[in-house]
Amino acid sequence: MLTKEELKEYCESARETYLPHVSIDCVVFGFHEGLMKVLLLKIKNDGGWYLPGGFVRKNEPIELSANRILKERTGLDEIFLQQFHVFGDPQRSKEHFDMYKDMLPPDENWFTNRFLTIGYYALVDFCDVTPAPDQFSAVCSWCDLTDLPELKLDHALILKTALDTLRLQLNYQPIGYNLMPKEFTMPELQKLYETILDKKLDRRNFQRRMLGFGILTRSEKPRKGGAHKAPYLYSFDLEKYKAALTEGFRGDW
Amino acid sequence: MLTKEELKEYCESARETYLPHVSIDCVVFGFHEGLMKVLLLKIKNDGGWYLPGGFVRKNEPIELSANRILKERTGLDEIFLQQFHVFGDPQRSKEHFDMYKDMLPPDENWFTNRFLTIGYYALVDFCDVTPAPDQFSAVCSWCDLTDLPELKLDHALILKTALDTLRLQLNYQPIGYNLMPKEFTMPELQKLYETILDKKLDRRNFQRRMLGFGILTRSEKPRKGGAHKAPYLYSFDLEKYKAALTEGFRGDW
DNA sequence: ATCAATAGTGTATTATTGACACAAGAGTAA
DNA sequence: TTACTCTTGTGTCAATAATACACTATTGAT
Repeated sequence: MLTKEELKEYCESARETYLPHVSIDCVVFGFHEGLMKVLLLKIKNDGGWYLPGGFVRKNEPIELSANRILKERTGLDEIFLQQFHVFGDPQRSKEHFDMYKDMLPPDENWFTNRFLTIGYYALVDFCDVTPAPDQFSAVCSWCDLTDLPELKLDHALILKTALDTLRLQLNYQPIGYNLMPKEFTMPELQKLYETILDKKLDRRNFQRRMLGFGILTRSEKPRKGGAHKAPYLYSFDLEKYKAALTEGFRGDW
Repeated sequence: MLTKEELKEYCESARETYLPHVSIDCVVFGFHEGLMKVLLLKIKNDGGWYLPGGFVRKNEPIELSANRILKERTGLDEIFLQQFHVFGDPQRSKEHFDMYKDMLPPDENWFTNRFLTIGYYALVDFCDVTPAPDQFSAVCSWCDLTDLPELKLDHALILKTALDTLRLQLNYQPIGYNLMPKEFTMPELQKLYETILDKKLDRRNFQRRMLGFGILTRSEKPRKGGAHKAPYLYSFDLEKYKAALTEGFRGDW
């Protein structure tokens, strides 16, 4: 929650800079140590958790807005970002509405406006990210998908919708390039799928199917150093991966 | 294209009624005599073709906006409507920009604003629709998907994106309830799929697969009257159809 | 009665999926 | 050094689903 001074200053600059009534919220998925992670912000003072979000500059393509917002939060450029839904319930920001309505008159008060929010989700390599709070946040950090704090506004809905979309996408598109390090083992990739889907998969069938997609390259050398049998390292064949992204796996019918 | 008086009047009421910077465009698919149809509007004077669209009232959920807009154009209520993408290029309305910019000063001129447009697509029973032009249109009519006029703004892109989405959806959801009359024959349904996909399908395999989905009920009586062997009539089992919509056909992985 | 057009139905072949078991490598502890 | 444990790599068989394909039945038109 902002102080009155912060609010006033922010509202003035926001009105000049951004399109009114439109926001962007990002669901940033990462994967680390076998757990699915989501990037969340904790706002100063009010203590609530939110998805990272922001606004669209008056003359900025919305894809760039989403990228800009995420770059500020993660340090990452050229993230895999996918628009998935617009949330347009007039009451969706009611909490903010009530929180700020007495601090500034309505026509100066950015936060008592109605906002449609465009949901984007991103898949990123956990290790590449340096979570950075924005000016209103005390904390920006990864949270386990299985152990989420309560989210403010409709952000729980946005997160759930993103996850559903991701799971659906698993059925007709390759996934993993953006979530895995450059090189990885088949069991590690399988773990990613199992985590997203929240279910166990058969090792052998997973490998057969995944290799069948023809988007993986097996490196000469297996991974060294770990205990147990050394697994092979794989990497995505970026050209074929992108082709698969465009065409999809199941050209059914 | 509007006259100056029309423009002025419209802009004043629009500013009071609607959220600025946000519009909705609808791609309404119908199916008739073996052809895929799309509902288009031809604007008075400028002669350009557009998708039916409109704006979001200041306190209206966007799903209702889309429904309202379509009801005005088609007479239909409770249409199957699906949000599929937001188009947010700042230059996407440049044609309108240029067309109207000299007629009113920018701060009064609704149409020189930037608009993000939310794309919805609808599937409707061709026969239920009574195309009705809006106040700016000379014509509202069905056009063959295979023989479209040139569309203004980015409406060709919006249409193509809708079609791609529809084709993708065919792979994991039932389709047809909203496009077919209550009762239909298997060859008619097949024709719908062939038209959407723009490819021939095998009669026997189509039927087996479609029946396998378990969402069709075969009526006792075959269709009478036509030449040739009388085909059976089918209808969708609405309950199972809706369940399939929610769960999807391929719970893969 | 024959023909032309369309609808209904089944089967054999092939490809894909799912279930399952054993062998190989690498560290660990005796 | 050897046996043990853990994990990875790989193959096969059975069930299921997808494909290709051909004949019979019904109806109106001649």
